[in-house]
Amino acid sequence: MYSHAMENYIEAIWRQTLDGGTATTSEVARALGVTAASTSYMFKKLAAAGLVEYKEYSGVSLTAHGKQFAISFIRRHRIVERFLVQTLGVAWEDADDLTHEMEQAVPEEVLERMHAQMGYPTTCPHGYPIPSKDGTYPELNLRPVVDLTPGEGAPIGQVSEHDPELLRYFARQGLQPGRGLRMLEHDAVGQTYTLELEGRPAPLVLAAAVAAHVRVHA
Amino acid sequence: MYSHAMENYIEAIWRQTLDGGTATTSEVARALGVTAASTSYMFKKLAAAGLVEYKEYSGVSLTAHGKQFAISFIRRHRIVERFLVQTLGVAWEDADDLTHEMEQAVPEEVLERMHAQMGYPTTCPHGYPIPSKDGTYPELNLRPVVDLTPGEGAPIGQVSEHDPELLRYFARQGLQPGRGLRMLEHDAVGQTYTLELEGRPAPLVLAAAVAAHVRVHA
DNA sequence: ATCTAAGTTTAGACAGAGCTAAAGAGGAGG
DNA sequence: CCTCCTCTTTAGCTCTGTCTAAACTTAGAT
Repeated sequence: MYSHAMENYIEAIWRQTLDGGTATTSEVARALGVTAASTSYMFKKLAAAGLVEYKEYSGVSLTAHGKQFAISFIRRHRIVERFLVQTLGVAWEDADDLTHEMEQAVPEEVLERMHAQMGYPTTCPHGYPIPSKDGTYPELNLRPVVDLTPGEGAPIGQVSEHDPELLRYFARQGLQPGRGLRMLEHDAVGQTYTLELEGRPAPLVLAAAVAAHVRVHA
Repeated sequence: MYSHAMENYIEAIWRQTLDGGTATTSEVARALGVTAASTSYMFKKLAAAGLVEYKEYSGVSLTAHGKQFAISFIRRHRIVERFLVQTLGVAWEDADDLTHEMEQAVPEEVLERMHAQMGYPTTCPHGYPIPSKDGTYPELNLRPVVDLTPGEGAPIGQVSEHDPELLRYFARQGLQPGRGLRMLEHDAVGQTYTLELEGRPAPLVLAAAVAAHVRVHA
């Protein structure tokens, strides 16, 4: 029905329009490592297939149909990713890339068995929700860690998943979903947050730009 | 380096030349569900890549190089197949097809982790050997079940893997690698073998044509 | 020894997805 | 209001892997 190439574009568009806007040709091209010309060509194909709304020179947004399609392989991605980490012991920070290599090929039956084998987890290893089979995308009740007031604590809910460098750093610090966290202080001038992290002897000082990639349960 | 299409052709050729001959255009075409013309075109490409010896109108055989290449994804196939059955509980008779759908995409690292997670098994679920990483294809010491003399017993070693119908039948009868087997009698005229099968109350009567797909440990 | 049928190869076309180069839109700064 | 730079699109090409139709081999049957 739809080609692998189309899947990749839809996934990239989905990622880029999470916060509601449109995805531009050049952004998507960069994300996929192709030229803007190729992306423009594909935008037309996707529009013809009814997966995106396309207005020349101003980018694309997913139609309801396109969103369903995207969610179906976000689900696939996150189940496989979790399986690689949880069952096969793949390193947290490498999981996204490895998953991306193999995900399109995993048959539905195998996917469901992976999910079942893990006891139907509801999030990927980085804390992002696994959509349900019927296409529902569960909204998690999370808030930025930087919103914690000093003294306030909460378990880590989610960390940004696409930068292996950053993930490696988080892993080294023990900053992973599920761990308890407490805000100690916020240095507005120095742009750092000092946090108490479960299982870690000394407090953790996080640059504001890095802390922005961490969310805690509300 | 080599495309997925080329992999598929090499795999089909490998299967068809196990017993030493050459693979013909039409056999390979049928196995892959493409036309003879496409296969002929691909034979030339494979020959140019040094993977096969190609003589027009008389088929192809794998070069040493081609054999190495084939073995590398026979390994891949069998590890994934075993993983699907053993760890994910996929039905024995469906494993070959499902594996074929996803195998090309499984990254080396994931493959090795699957293998490790199962404790480095040496055969696929149908009893075929898993080649080692260095490209060695272990020859198992097996013989056709039909060579057993009456009264003689041996554990099942391997059953033909490519016919889901037949596999379903074997599974229903409990005829799977590892099970103990004893030859009771051979009816040459009726073309049947009567076997005692471990875990099965009554003896099993197997048509000669079917028994030909079963091998036991020597 | 020849004919014919089956199997094989060639020729030519097409679809998918990418590229480069060139042309066209749009917006920021003069 | 115009200009220029950046971004986007179009045009035209390439490479894979497939197809159909036609031509050619090979070998078995007469």
